[in-house]
Amino acid sequence: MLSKKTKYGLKALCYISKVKGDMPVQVSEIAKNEQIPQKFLESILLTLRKAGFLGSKKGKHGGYYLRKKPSEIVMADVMRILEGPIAMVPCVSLNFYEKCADCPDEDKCSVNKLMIQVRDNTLQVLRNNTLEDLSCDG
Amino acid sequence: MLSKKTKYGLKALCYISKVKGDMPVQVSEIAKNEQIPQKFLESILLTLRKAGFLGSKKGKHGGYYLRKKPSEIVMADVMRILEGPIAMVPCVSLNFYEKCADCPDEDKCSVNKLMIQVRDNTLQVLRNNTLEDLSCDG
DNA sequence: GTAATTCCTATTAAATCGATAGGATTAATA
DNA sequence: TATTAATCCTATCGATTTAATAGGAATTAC
Repeated sequence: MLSKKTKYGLKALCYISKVKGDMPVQVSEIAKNEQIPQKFLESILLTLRKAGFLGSKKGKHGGYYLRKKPSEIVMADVMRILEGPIAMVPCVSLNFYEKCADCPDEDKCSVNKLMIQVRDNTLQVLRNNTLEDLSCDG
Repeated sequence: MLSKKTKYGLKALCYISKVKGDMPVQVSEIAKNEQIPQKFLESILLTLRKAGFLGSKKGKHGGYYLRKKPSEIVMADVMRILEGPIAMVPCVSLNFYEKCADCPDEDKCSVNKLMIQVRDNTLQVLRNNTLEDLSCDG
């Protein structure tokens, strides 16, 4: 299941991408329009800023803005930051690999083989979709 | 993340499928060989039995056996029983559909569109893989 | 009738998730 | 310079889910 954190994060990125003008977008505005708890959204945007997707301006008339072009914001990267590993088991994760404690030999593990296929297919989608592709303006 | 329940369940199905002979396979044997807590495994196999994948025999020399040929046990079906919805959001789930409370119009939802693609690609893998394909004997 | 097994329900412990609280820091502007 | 408005940061809380355990009832082989 996609966490609300990720869902909210994606919606917020969309929202910011479709706002016209040079002014940064305020958390309160996004929260209101997308029906997201404001404090929760604050922490999510902070995460996205630290990951380099967003820039911010503090103080009055502050807010958030995209740091890259929408076409350069790849869904796989966003998902990894917000949701964590894309793979369903750590032993097939490219970026968060961990050996399974209960599995003596990965090459002989049936679950491993299946989950590699799932991972590859999911990755293909998430790598081919950028923020631009999400058609945020309906 | 794949739950341990699902992981254990898949491993158990594999184990049962590779056992030779007519005797049903006992939970204790699977638990020991696959390093799964026995009581936990009991409940998982019970679930798989109720879903029609396994049959059981009670009492002494009892145990579990496959109710279908491995080639007929489709991963998508097993996953739905053990893990729940395959889709990452309820609003794109084929078997567990639910409308999002916070989303006025699904057709205009950017997350929805992305997750439909992910679902379709994941489903393709899980529908094309049966227990037979898992090559359970390493 | 005894031992061995599945079956069933309830409970617990730990982890995760979603959200909230409270203020520190920074910047615009009157 | 004081005020206001925004991000930034850390901590915590409550609810839910997950993983595992407990204890025994029902059933069957011998």
